[in-house]
Amino acid sequence: MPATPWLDELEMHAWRSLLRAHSRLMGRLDAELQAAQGMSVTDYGVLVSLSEAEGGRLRMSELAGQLLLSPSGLTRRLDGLVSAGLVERHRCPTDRRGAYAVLTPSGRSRLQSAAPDHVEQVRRHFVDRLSRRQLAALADALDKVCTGTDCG
Amino acid sequence: MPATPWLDELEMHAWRSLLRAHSRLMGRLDAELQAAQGMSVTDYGVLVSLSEAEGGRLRMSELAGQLLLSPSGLTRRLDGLVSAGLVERHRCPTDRRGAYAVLTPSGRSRLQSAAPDHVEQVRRHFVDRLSRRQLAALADALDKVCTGTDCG
DNA sequence: CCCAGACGGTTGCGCCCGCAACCAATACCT
DNA sequence: AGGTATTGGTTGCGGGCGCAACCGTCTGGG
Repeated sequence: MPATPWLDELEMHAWRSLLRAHSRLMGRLDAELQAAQGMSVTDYGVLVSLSEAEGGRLRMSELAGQLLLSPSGLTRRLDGLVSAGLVERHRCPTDRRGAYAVLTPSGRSRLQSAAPDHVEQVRRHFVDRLSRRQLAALADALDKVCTGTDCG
Repeated sequence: MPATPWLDELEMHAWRSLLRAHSRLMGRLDAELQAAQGMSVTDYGVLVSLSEAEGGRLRMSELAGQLLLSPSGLTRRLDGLVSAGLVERHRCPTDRRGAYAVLTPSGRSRLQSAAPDHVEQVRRHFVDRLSRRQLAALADALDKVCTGTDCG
């Protein structure tokens, strides 16, 4: 260990701001979406990923990857959505191990009713507080943080 | 609801990058600090906050605030650190409801042994991937996200 | 002085999530 | 073809965390 230098003021500030911003944002978004729509942000994310996919269906592993969720986490999450009738599981015909998560019509309409609320919340707490330039800088910096190890 | 416009490419990118970066960072830091020091990032945070405080001691509520943790979350977390001998609870003499979390000598040395690892990990995964200018821009943008509601 | 209300911290409970182990099915290798 | 390794997904388990309810203590109004 070649004596890694301590973090200076700026570095520490950036790091702590990231932690704090994430914590606040997620807390608020979760609470508000729960209040307005009775849905968690993660559940919302599942519906969004499916709705963006070809045919409203995605393999479990693919979906887990997009949602930054472990396989087991996704399994449980889908259980809830399935029992709520928003998503169905379909066995993959060409590989009988695999399963598709499929958005139901009910799930799609549920998403359409929740989306405006969520978008408004993201705008209010995040997007609208920053200039276009800042958004671009933020995205650029945060992407750099991910590249190089395994991100896609 | 005055028809909030959908997020465009840039806005969506920034938002998703934030979620992804945080997820990756926390995952890696937690795993690496656990492997190297057998300590969670949250526990590390407790020790840091205490070590930075006057006399190595802080009121529970103050500590919870700094760590972005609920009161109950902090209570449990402290239980672990207390039983590991790294922190002690002291009743506040002037207000017998209150309690101080106090860093023990053992806790301080534990922190000193863990700090280089943690700092190195934060450097490797975050700080060293960004220029000074990017760090400043990041901190500035993320702080704007927090101001206005209740942040300090 | 006493009681209602606020406050600091802890406990009961339930949710979410990741890891390791597991099962079924497929791919590879000879 | 046959046995082994690998893959896709699910389950057992445990940890972390927040919310609501609670307890002891302090405070303010009558």
